[in-house]
Amino acid sequence: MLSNSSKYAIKGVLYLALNSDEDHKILVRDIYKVVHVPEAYLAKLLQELSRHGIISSTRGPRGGFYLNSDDRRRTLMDIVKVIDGEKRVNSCVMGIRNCDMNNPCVLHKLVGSNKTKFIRVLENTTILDLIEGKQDIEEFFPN
Amino acid sequence: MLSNSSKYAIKGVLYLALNSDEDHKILVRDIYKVVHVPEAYLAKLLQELSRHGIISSTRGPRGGFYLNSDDRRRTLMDIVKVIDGEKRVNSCVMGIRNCDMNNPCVLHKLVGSNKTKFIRVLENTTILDLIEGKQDIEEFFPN
DNA sequence: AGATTAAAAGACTTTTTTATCCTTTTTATG
DNA sequence: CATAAAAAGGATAAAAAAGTCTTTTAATCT
Repeated sequence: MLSNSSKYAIKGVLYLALNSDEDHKILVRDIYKVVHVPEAYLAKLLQELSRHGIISSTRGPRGGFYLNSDDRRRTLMDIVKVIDGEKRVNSCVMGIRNCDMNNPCVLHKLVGSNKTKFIRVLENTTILDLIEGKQDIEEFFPN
Repeated sequence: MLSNSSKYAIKGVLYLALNSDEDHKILVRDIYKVVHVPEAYLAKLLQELSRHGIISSTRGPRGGFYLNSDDRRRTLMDIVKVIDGEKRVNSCVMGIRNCDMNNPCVLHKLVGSNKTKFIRVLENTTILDLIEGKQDIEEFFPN
């Protein structure tokens, strides 16, 4: 449903939401330990997000990754779509072709409504929503 | 959340539920096309389930896979646990160690209740529940 | 301008998942 | 008892996902 990569990416973005802005950019080197994601891999994921305009970055000295105010209004689904692709998220619980709400398989009826709700959460929750009232990264990533 | 293998296995078991009993056993050869799963792979999965006592099988002429009445009372979770292992299903949405209902990360609060419901469906739905009132495999696996 | 710093890009490796093939064992039945 | 049918098991291959490394490009600061 959600790949590890997507989870990693979300963690990274949440870190940026809590710690960065236009004139306080963040190096991958300073994130990866906190969110428990391999450095080079996290770099790749953030680059991918940046390339798709979900987060921001600049190169060179004093550069790094950061979120501007538009970035903060991105939803979790925006991230997931870039990392996992649209197909994966929308695919039938049972992986059945041509199975959707109109032509549902039996499992779909059982599990489908949960999945739909899950997707709706991803679509309706922005980064900003998530960090509201939080200032400690530990609240997101205990242990 | 659910591997392809688990989905395959569930499909196979549903086919058995609709078409087999103690004295009408089924060959993998006769299932795989209907449920759109590679023959040898489906065989492997059903063998695994049989080995764990989730479904039944006998070798030799007139042998094959089948469900007895106990098998029919198995839940979807029984299948998933054998194929994916317990860990995968119960792992935190965010893959965070030591994150659970008692010590939840922020994503957990958002998405966690959906996931919990999903797990509860898997745990509470038996094969028998699923096929109730159905007699056509196409209703499960359209297309 | 030159050196340095940091992301961007891409090639490469490893691991996991999915899938296939071939041999062995079991069992029903003629 | 021989034979054929079927699952069981083991070994291997292919594909996808996860992870690493190296080079290139861009920004900044002497």
